[in-house]
Amino acid sequence: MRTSYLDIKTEVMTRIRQNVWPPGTPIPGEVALAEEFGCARATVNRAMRELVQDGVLERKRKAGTRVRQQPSQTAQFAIPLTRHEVEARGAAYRYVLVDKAMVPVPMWLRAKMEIDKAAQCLHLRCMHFADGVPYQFEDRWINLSVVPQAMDAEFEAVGPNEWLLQEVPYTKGQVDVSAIAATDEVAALLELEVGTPVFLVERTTWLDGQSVTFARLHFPPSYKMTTRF
Amino acid sequence: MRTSYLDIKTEVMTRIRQNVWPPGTPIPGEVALAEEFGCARATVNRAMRELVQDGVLERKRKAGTRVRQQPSQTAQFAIPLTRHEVEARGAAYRYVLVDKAMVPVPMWLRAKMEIDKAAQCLHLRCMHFADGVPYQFEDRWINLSVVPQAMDAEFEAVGPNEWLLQEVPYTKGQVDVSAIAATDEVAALLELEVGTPVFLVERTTWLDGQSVTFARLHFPPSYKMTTRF
DNA sequence: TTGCGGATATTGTGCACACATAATGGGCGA
DNA sequence: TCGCCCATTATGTGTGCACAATATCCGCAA
Repeated sequence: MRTSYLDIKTEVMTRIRQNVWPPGTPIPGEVALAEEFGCARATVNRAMRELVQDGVLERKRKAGTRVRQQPSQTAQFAIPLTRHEVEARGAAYRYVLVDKAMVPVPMWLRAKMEIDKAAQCLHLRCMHFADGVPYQFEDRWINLSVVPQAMDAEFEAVGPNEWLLQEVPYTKGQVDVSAIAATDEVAALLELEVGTPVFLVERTTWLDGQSVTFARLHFPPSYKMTTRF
Repeated sequence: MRTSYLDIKTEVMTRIRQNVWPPGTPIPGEVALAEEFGCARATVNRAMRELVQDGVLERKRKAGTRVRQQPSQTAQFAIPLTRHEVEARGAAYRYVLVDKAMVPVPMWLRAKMEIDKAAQCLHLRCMHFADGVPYQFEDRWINLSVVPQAMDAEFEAVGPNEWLLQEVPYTKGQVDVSAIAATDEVAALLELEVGTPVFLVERTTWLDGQSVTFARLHFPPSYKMTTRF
């Protein structure tokens, strides 16, 4: 069989792991590797490109390729639609709109979403249940100047998360996860004691420099966000 | 200029976003697209491969290429070395080994690490400080049958996380993040009230089917794990 | 010594071609 | 009618080539 880009990837990984090429080492150029492995440069190139993507190597034109100093420890978490997440557990999903209001944008949100005073936001509070047990409390603001059609949406049957995914594209965003103590409101909705730890996911999404929506997703302490690598 | 694979990626993304190709749609084959864009099939292929990697498309041999039903929402979080994380904030980093003991493996850990009763583990408890303020409490077990050299390590100056990264490769792992209430021990070490929310990162790493280490990283509630996408 | 600029090495990308691989769907036989 | 087999067709991958882009390095001049 001819040499595959996969063979090259594994061989390079092996050399790195066995400290033949310690972190920071410049590794041979594509031409040299192609010769060593007896394959075309394009094949080496593909292996190298993927290893960069995997966070193992760094490349610069002319400067060459090096082993990254600290193998970038990253974990890619899936952020599924709440409904799918619940249904995947074999639980019955229920969605309830708790509150919907058009409100002036509060101060702290203006900073987060980088919008001005005049902008109007739709403020939604929703609950997601799994087999009748509170699963997630969603506290969401939608920027009406970017998504005017949200004004006409009911959000009675379909949650804003699902609705937005279908309706509005986004170009970039930010996700923060943290642990907070349940406030009165959160505790009541999630049926917890006030002060109980709550897992909080905060997400802001943008479309071409304008913020589309900001959401706070609160989960009871049984919740775990998991990923394998 | 000739058509770049990037041009193709953006054009495909545009068509998907403008609902020319709604989710689930089979999109034209590589040959057809190459003809449309006036470029080689290899160029289309690269664009397609990257779009699969981006979670936008699904491909199967013979079956063709389709737009994914729900654009897989994922967020890639960096899990840096604690020391770097602290130093990146411009804070002074301090590490303290609280406790080190060779212990028989507790029941619950045997399940998590999938090791048997006979195996010995090194149990470490460590604190990481940022400018003298508790930043992270690290509760770690190291499988001595996989990493026997850990027995001789001091862990007085260098934390186990940093030590392991340099010493032992791993092939796969799992990360769970959640919110829990501070136990007596955790509260004392992080200088919090008992019951305060704590952000918990649990990580297990494996080397060729054997568990290397299991760690519980506890952060005070001010901590946020952040990522942009 | 310092600063500038161009030669040069290295990666980045595109193309045309060939063959491999897999799964679908239709034809054919029992 | 049902089930098996294989042709067809789409993607997967490798090769050899060409040219582009860019950072580095070295030499030369001020």
